[in-house]
Amino acid sequence: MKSNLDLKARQILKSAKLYLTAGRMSVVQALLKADKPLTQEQIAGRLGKKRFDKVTIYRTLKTLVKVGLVHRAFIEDRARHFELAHNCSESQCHPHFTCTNCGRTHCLTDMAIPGAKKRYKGFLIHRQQTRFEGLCPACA
Amino acid sequence: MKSNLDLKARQILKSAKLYLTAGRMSVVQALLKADKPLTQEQIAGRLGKKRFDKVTIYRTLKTLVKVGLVHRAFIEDRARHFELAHNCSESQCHPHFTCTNCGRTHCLTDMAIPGAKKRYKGFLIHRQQTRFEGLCPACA
DNA sequence: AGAATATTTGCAACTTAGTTGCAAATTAGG
DNA sequence: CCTAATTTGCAACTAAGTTGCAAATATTCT
Ligand SMILES: [Zn+2]
Ligand SMILES: [Zn+2]
Ligand SMILES: [Zn+2]
Ligand SMILES: [Zn+2]
Repeated sequence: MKSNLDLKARQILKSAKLYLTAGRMSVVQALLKADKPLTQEQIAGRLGKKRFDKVTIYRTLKTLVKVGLVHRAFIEDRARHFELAHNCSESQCHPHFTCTNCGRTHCLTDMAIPGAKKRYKGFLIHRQQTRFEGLCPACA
Repeated sequence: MKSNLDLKARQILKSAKLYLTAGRMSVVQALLKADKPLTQEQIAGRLGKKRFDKVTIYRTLKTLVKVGLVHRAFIEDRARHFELAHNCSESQCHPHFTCTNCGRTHCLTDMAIPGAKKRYKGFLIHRQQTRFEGLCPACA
């Protein structure tokens, strides 16, 4: 019996014509379940009994970013954070909020940000990302 | 004969009541001259004959960030990038543009971005940063 | 289903970015 | 110029991410 999560992950990988492997399935499922951007280490920690080498996870993430299924979130932290792109519009990711007190980061998935112009002084703008700092509800 | 740059750097450090040291002067001057965010390594490479340990540069940057003179820019790159905060408003940095073709990053110092609300679902927003991806004038 | 081909995986070793502790050197202030 | 406070350089270290390569697995073709 395949779970809904399993089917979704399968579909996501197939949609990008990627080899369907156990490692990729697990990484995508971890990202599907997450409500915020995760690092390699966090993903590894959410794989249950399944274990994959960190190299595999890094390479999977790189592949998923390349085909546009995953976006990198910019967070005040040494490690890179990744999340599925399904909440993002073509030209803009949802914004992220990092609390300067507790350090936690939240996705403001339904906050509307006015998009910038597509052209600005010779620059051709394809994507836009916004980051907030301040106090989260728990710390305010 | 003290240069204008020297005076500016001196003034910046004094304004924050920081010890005026050769290392800090050099770092601030490098940032003053730069037209884009720099990494520790780039700063070190722009110090001329003067040499300071990378630890000193990292610590100087950390100090300058803490007192608000320097901001960290979020760039698709493994290393942290820093720039002087003098072009930023209280609540918002100028946006940065990274070219997906050549990889270079530019400051869009005079591009106006509409500021987000100060409050959103319990979040208290203090600062906002925007990042663009696309093609720079040279690559478009 | 089985063979041929293309792609991915794990391992070990490595690189790069950034941090820590501590003694010596430098700075500010009187 | 003396003293106390702060910063610096060094060496050693941690953490994040990358590389090459042989073995394993996935897809395609018959
Ligand atoms: Zn996104
Ligand atoms: Zn908080
Ligand atoms: Zn998010
Ligand atoms: Zn800038």
